[in-house]
Amino acid sequence: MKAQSQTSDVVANVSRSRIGNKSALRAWLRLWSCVGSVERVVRTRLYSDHGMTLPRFDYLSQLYRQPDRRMNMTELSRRLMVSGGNVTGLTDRLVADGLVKREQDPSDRRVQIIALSDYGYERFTQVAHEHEKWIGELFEDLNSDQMRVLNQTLGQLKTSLEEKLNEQQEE
Amino acid sequence: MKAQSQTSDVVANVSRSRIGNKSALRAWLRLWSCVGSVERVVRTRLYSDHGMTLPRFDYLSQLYRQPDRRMNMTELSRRLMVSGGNVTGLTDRLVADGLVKREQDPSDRRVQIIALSDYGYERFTQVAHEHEKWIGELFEDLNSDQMRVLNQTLGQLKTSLEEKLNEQQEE
DNA sequence: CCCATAATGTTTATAATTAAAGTATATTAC
DNA sequence: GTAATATACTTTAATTATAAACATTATGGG
Repeated sequence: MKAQSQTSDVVANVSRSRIGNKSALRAWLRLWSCVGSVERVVRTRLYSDHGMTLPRFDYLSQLYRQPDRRMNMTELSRRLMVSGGNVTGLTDRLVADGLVKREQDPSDRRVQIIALSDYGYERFTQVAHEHEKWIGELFEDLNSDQMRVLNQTLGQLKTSLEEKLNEQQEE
Repeated sequence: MKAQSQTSDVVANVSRSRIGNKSALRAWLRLWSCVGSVERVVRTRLYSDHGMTLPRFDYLSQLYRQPDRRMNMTELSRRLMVSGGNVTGLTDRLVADGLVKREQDPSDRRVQIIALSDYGYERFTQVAHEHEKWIGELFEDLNSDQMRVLNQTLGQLKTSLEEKLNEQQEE
C-alpha cells in the first residue's frame, strides 16, 4: 500500500513535470516575445523623440525612484540586472553628459554613490511622462480583469524568481 | 442630457486612462523584471555548463524550430527582434564555429539562407533539453491555473502587440 | 595587530547591439 | 526597356554587455 502510493506519486510527479515544463516553456517564450516587442517600441521612440537610449533610461529611472535620487554602483547593477563593468561604463558616459554625479561615501571609501543631477532629474521627468503613455497604449487591449490577474501572477512569479536567485547565490 | 452623458464619458475615459497607465506600467515593470531574472539564470548556466551565449542559443533555436532547419537573415532578424546588422555579426561567428552554414537562394541572389549544420543540430539538441528543464524549475511555483491564465493573457498581449507593431510599421 | 576573506568598483578583452549609410539585386510604374 | 523604388544584406562607428582579472578597502578571527 505504501509502496504503491509512492510509485503513483512518482509517476504523477514525472507526468506533471513534463507537462509543466512544456507549459512553462510556452509561458517563457511569450514573456520573452512581449518584452522584446515593448522594448523595441520604447527604444525606438526614446531615441527618435528624445535622443536617449534605453539602458540610460532604465539607469536614470532607478535613481529617480529613490527618495534621495541616489544609489551606489552595486545596487544599480543588481536592480538593472547587468554586470558591474557595464554600470561603470554607463556611469562614465552619463557623468560626461551631466545627467548624474559621482559622490563618495564618507563611511566606506570603496563605495561610489551616484546622484541624479538637477539636469538629469528635469530631463528624466519629461521623458518618463511620455514613456508611461507609450506603455499605457501598448497594453490598452487588455481589459481591467486581465490586467489585474496579470499583475497578480507576475507579482508572484517575480517574488518566486527573486527567492530562487537568492538561494542560488548562497550555494 | 446628451452633453452631460458625453462629459461623463470623457471624465470616465480620462480616469480610466490614468488608472490604466499606472496599472500597465506596473505590469510592464514586472514583465521586465521577470524576463531579466530568467535571462540572467539562463545566460549564466548556458555559459558555465555549455560555453554557449544566450544570443547564440536564441539564434539556433529559431533555426531548430523550422522543419528544414533553415531561415533567411531578414526572418531571423524579425523573429529575434534584433537589427539586421546584429544578425550579420552573429552569423559570421556561428559560421566560424561550424554551427550554421550560409547557402544561396537560387531564386533571389540577395537572399542568404542560413542552415543549421549537423554539428549545430547535435549541439543545440543537448543544450535545449537542459534549457527546458531550467525554465520548468524557474516557473514551478506557479500552479496550473496560474500558468493557464498567464499563457492566455500573454498570448493575447503578444497578438495585440504584434498588430500594433505592424500598424506602426505601415505608417 | 595581522592575516584571510569578503565586498566594491574598475579594467581588459571580446561579444552583442544599435542606427545609419552603403551595396547589390529585385520589382514596379510608366 | 528604363527609371524609381523597394528589399536583403553588409559595413561602420558608437554604445552596451559580459566574464574574468585586478586594485582597493573593509571585516572578522586568531
